[in-house]
Amino acid sequence: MTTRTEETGPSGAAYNAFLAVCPSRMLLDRLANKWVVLVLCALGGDAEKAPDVPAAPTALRYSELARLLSGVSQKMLTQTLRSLERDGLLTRTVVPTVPVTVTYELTDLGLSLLGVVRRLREWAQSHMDDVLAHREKYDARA
Amino acid sequence: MTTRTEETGPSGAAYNAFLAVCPSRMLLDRLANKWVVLVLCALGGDAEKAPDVPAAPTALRYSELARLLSGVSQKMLTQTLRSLERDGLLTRTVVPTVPVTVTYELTDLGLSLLGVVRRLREWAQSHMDDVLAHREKYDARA
DNA sequence: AGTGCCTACTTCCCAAAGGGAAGTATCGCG
DNA sequence: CGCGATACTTCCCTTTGGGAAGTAGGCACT
Repeated sequence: MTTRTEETGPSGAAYNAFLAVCPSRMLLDRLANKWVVLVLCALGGDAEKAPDVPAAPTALRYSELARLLSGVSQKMLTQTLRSLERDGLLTRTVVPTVPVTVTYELTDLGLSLLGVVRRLREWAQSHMDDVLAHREKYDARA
Repeated sequence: MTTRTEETGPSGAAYNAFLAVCPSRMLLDRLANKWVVLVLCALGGDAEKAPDVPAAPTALRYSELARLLSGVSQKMLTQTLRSLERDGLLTRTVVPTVPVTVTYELTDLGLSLLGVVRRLREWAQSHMDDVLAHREKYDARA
């Protein structure tokens, strides 16, 4: 039974990520990504903060992002930032300083997604011990 | 297997997914994945439901999952289910029916993650139009 | 004038992951 | 004894991701 009353048109809420052909499936594939989550969290101010200080969104330079997201290659960082800019989740601003600097900042759309991905990262961190315990049991049994 | 060090602190919030070496980084990489999100949502009852019916978690068979997640290969489905089982997010139950059937069901841990990834899928679907609009503007400019 | 340095990319190359299709194992039935 | 059904598993090839090196462009120093 097909639950869509209308095709995946631009105005309806008929998008369904379970369908391979739906645009939201491709969007989900983009967003459900390690670097996307970390870039958004970094621009959300989640990195390098004191435990008691609530995270506040902040603009960051390319080099700052590269430093915060340890292990990211320049290629992937650029690629991730470009796709997020294209999708309207962040803005890219070139500042004509001495050596040119570029800053990235979340848009309102990006901020609304931040609320979601932030929880994903927090979940991973707060449930890490549970997961590790399960893995040990699983690996011991097998 | 032996990596439960005190440096990351099993009880504290010392895990930090921004660090490449932190276990939670690897966990985030696993969870921030198209198929993980869709499997969890499917087992959460989000697929093929009428719009007014609230989603309720449900056990699903392998073949049911394969049908709901259109486009998934058997290989990736099996791989995703195995890793989620290993991490304690779902249970795998072999039912010795005529041809053997296997059912998958979310654990409490999986249910707590469902609350997060469900919002990710919902975000992708509900903001699809915004994203598409931004893409058109971006592509027209470039 | 030229050399070097800084930031922010871009390109090249290779290894790893993902996808498609076909093969395997097990069981009961006719 | 072969058939069909379910749930994988394996093989092979394409795509993606990562590491390292190269590019652009402007200023500063000698």
